[in-house]
Amino acid sequence: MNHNLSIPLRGRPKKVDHQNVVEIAMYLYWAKGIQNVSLNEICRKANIAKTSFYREFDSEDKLMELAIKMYFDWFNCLLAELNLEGRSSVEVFGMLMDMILDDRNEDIPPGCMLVKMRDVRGDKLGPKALAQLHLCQQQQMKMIEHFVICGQQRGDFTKEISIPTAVAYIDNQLSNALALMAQGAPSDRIKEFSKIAFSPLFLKKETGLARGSLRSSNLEASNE
Amino acid sequence: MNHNLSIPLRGRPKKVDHQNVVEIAMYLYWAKGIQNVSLNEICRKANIAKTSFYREFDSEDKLMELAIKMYFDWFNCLLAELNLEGRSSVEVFGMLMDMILDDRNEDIPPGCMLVKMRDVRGDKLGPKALAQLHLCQQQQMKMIEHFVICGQQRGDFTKEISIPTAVAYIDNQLSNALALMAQGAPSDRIKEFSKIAFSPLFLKKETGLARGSLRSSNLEASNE
DNA sequence: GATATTATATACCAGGTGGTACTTATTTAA
DNA sequence: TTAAATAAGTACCACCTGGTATATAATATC
Repeated sequence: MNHNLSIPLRGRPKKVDHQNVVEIAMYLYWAKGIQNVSLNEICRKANIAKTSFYREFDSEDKLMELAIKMYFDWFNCLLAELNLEGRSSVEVFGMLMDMILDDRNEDIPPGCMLVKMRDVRGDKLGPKALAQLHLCQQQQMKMIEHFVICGQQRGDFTKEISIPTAVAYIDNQLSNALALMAQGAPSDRIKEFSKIAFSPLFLKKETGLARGSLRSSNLEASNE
Repeated sequence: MNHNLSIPLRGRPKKVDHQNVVEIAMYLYWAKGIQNVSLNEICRKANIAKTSFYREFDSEDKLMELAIKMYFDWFNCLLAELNLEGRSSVEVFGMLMDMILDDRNEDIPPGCMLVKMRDVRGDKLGPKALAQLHLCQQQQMKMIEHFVICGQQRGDFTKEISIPTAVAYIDNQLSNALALMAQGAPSDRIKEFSKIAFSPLFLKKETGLARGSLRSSNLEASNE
């Protein structure tokens, strides 16, 4: 039960459950947005005194860092369960979308904690939270890159778009979908949007090159 | 100079410049996000006492409403100057994108004030601000709908997607672009994204139907 | 029991928020 | 000159924030 592996041999036994506090913080940050949650509120919800908090964690920044990490670990667990390896690009990103939109019981707040943090002004997050956030985002991009490269090698993902652009585009569209979800948009609508947004990326194996071509780009406005 | 048209015949002449205060509020809300601007800060920047503010405006909510309205009026002025009427869909949405990304001097904060407000938690905005925000968003959707319908009639906009879906999709992608911009993404990158995201919507006049077809939808994942 | 050790709880800090009495300054009309 | 009207300025309210000094409660060892 005790988080501290260095068991104190004497002294008053501690009440605060380290992991539990991080978890409570994570859910609050996730549900309300990190900037709308105060440390006082977390302590209230976790039923501990603020002094006890500061004994266990050295700052609010540290708590945010841990909460972000816990969220990201949870997300990666879900991801691993999907068994995306070896599937077609359409399947991979379709299943990703479904996971994001469907696989949620009532305990889980809508949207993505990391996405919600993207628009948070820098001065609200401490250096540790900021660093952890960037680390998670980089890992996420790498994951997407992996599937893009696999798709190109399999031949069901367009090569008309450079890999960095495709990766960033997918990342952005997934973020966008999650932001929509957090705003309360119905998931069928979000899926419709994703179908349209992802359609230029995938190739049908049969035809081979007809679809997903952006050669003669369509959005060619006045000045470019 | 005086905003009040009902000129007070006697009494101390007022110092507060109604329009100026709204303008200052608008810029602050726009630049920092409405939830990161306090009434105290606005009064400080406008160089008026809080009591003077409350004499002129009846609440912070009211000020927000006026600031949102001022922003939206400004935006519509820019829009009108573009002379979009009669142009092709590619031109219309390309020029819209360019306006959003390019036509900004240093005085204008990045991103869109309305878009930034979409992710603001409801309890931070008063009823008046909320109502004004919804009104602006509805008008924006109507504007987009107009161009979609024109495009379909001209034949350069896909009919494979229902009008409400297309309108909502475009609105969402424009919002997305503006959010990216507010995050500091370079505009070339945002334009690349928009090209991809909008490519399924436009038809080339020559071919007539090859492009923009979503008949055999590409994102067909496991369960649907 | 005394003491060292550890954790908790109370009360507080300075600084911020939206909002408001109350006093003071400046004007016109009587 | 006096009175009425209007606005500005000062000081305050209760409540919130992140963070802390200090007293107290609970444990193990001596």
